Amino acid sequence: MDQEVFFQKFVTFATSVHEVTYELTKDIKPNDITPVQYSILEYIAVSQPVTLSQISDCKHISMPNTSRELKKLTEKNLCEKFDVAEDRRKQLIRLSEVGQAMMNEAFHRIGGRFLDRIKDASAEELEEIQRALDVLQSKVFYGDK
Amino acid sequence: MDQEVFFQKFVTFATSVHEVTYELTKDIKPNDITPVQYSILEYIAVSQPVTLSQISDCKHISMPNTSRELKKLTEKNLCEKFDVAEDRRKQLIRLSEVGQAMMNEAFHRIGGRFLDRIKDASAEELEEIQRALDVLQSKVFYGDK
DNA sequence: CCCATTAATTATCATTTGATAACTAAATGG
DNA sequence: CCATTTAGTTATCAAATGATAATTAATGGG
Repeated sequence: MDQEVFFQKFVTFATSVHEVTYELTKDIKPNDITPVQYSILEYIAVSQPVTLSQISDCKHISMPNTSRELKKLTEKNLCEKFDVAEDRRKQLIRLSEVGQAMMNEAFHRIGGRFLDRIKDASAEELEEIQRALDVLQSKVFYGDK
Repeated sequence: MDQEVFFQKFVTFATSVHEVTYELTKDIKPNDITPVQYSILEYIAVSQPVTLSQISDCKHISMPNTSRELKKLTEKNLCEKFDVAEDRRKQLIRLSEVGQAMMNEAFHRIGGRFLDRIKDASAEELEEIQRALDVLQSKVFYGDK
């Protein structure tokens, strides 16, 4: 198949993924935190404990801005900072109990929407979907560094 | 397989897709337009001609804000508005020649990065990738309305 | 023909986000 | 030890984005 067509297919696919993740996650975020703050919390939830630098790198937010947003999140008691014994410049960040509960709730609702989305798939189809996820993850959407 | 694990796999996958599209498109946008403006241009490029309402719906930007951004893009000569004979409230929007050239260039560069990303895949693997894209597109990342 | 709806515009305001400079403190490596 | 690098903070500013209200004009259904 033509490279042009292949690329076209990829673009359509990526657009669909973005749209579906938008649908799955819309109206999930509590009103008292901003979109960027919510995305930081999602990242912490999945990768905790993390350092400020990791958040900055992974979310593509500058250190000063990451520091600022994290300070707000800490003031809202959604996450906590812990000193690292080996390197006292660093801080490890975790969700607080409240923050964890909030994100559990959020993921639970998103998970429900996701299951609803695939509810019509048979067991064989689910197998097929999983293999497809593995293929694309390893051959197209891999991270290189 | 467990639903929890399945969902977990989905989350990881969606995250990878977002990260890879970020990598493919970073530093592509010209400096004289904002991120939102660029994303609007991408949408117009792929779907033209489109109405203002379509842009508003698909990009999840309110009508007033869509109108404002589109006005700026028109002033920069990147797109053009045409009246619709059948319904004089509507306007169809297309890229201007300059805008089209800009987006062609952008897509060309992104396409190059994409091809580089899959350059090590064999012909059979490319077939496999394509089938995987089709499977996921139809069974997971479909749009419903 | 009137009323409700749709499409788009303009103006305005608040908030969020991004960018930069200047700083402290700790580690690391010759 | 001293210089450099790393980790994070604070302050400040500008720009981008989001939200709302009020308006115009055209359409479409009873």
